[in-house]
Order: sequence, then C-alpha cells, then structure tokens
Amino acid sequence: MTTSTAPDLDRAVGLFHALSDATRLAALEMLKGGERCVCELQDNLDVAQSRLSFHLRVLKDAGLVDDRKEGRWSYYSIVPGALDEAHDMVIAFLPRGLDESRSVRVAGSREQLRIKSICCG
Amino acid sequence: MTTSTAPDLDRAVGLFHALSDATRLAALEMLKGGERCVCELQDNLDVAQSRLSFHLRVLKDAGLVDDRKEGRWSYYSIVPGALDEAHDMVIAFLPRGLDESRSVRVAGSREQLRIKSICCG
DNA sequence: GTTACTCATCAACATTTCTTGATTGGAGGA
DNA sequence: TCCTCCAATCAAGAAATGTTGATGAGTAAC
Repeated sequence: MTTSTAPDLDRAVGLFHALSDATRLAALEMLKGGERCVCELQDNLDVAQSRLSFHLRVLKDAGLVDDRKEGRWSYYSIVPGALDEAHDMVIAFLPRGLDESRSVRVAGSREQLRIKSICCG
Repeated sequence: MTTSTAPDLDRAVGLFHALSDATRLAALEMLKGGERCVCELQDNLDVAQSRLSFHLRVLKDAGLVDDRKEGRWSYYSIVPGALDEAHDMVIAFLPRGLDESRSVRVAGSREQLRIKSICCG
C-alpha cells in the first residue's frame, strides 16, 4: 500500500528523466525566481533556440512547467506542486524505517529548524 | 548561496538519471526492505542477469547503492543518506518562497502527520 | 581436479535521446 | 502589404543508453 505501484513507477521515471539534464535543471533554476519568457532563458542559458524549445517541451510534457502566450512571447513557469510530487517520489524510495525519522534529520540544521519553526511554532 | 552551483548541477543530473529507469526504481523498491543478493533481485524483477548487473552498476556509480561480497553472492543495499541528497536536490528547485512552507503542505495528510508526530510529539 | 553456481564485464547491436539547421506560423510594427 | 521578431516543429545526424548473448573470474561442493 505504501509501496509504489506500476503507474507510479512510470510517473517517477518520467519525472526523474525530465530532471536528469543540465540544461533543463538550469532552466528550472531560473524559473525558481518566477515566470520567464523563452528569450530570457535563452540569453541566460546560452543555448540554441530549438534546443531550448526541445528541453522546455520535455519539462512541460513531464508536467513540471507550464507556458503562457502573450503577444509574440511565451512565458514559462514552474507548475506549483509538480516538484512536490518529485519530492514524494524520492521519499517513497527511502529505506523503510528511515523515512519515518528523516524529516528532522535531513539536510542539516537549516531544514530542520525550518520544519520545527513551522509545526512547533 | 542557497542556489545550486555547477558541481551540484552535475551531481543532480547524475542522481536523477540514475533514478530515471523503471528497472532501477524497481530494484530500489526492493532494496527499501533491506539488503538483497543479486539473485533475489533477479528472480523478483524478472530481468536478464547482465541487464540487472548493468543497472545495479548505474545505481552504484551514482552512489545510491553499495554492494558487499559474501562467498559467491553479492548483496546490494541502499546507501543511507544518498536518497536524502536526491531529496535535497528536488527541494533546491522549488520556487523561492514555497520551500519555506512546503514541509507541512506536502503530500497530503500522511506526511504531514508524520512530521508533526515527530517534532511535536 | 572437475563441476556447478553467482555475478561482472565485454562486444555488438538496438533503441532512445539530444543537437543542429531549416522551415513554419503567429504577432506586430512600418 | 511587407518585414521583423519570437518560438514551435521538423528531419537528419550524432551521441548516449539500454539490451543481449557470450565469456571469464571467483567461490564452493563433490
């Protein structure tokens, strides 16, 4: 029940594949700051236009980003919650037992303090 | 500072790539339960021996699993903390601001309750 | 020693993914 | 209308990845 079933597996593969490319991660990194038009991404990432378009499509097909047309421009942004899904996929593969305790163990003190401050006030 | 730098990017690409295959995820799924020998994995996953060996090597090269020889058998297990690293990579790509609040928002009630029970008693 | 077993590695091939340059379509400005 | 700009799509080739069957190394039982 708590293990991933077949369709989840496919979804996980799709998500992780979308995340397994430097150009795509760099694009996501930029989109962290908010919506960006393709030309901005292209300037900053220094990639050919068709190549960027290809990678943005991969991200979009994976449901990680969405786009919006405005005049001649296309604006891309991260789909809220999509990375949460990827996050949960990773959690799902943590060794049994470990995932029960990791939330306060993870990633050093910053994350830990963050969680404590959120749920413990 | 909190953004991923170039080497982090490469590491993230490597990790996500290792996770972007159904056979490898299925193997990790089994290893969640603890150490397994190759033959066990092979029986359960129903894949050719050389193919499984190939995928286990990808996981090992990515630092996600480790192996141990005992007699004729090789036992694989998940490297503690390796998936935490992948987890942190995902977190790093969350839109700014969202990652501050997501820990209590994530993945529905199960994860939420888990965190609360851990750090709030 | 011989045989059987487990598993990694290799070469050859198949498949998938990525890159490049060209083309196309839609939106606007002159 | 004509031209420019932005960006998606296409086809062709390149590169990376995955699969298969064969071989070999190491271990153990007989």
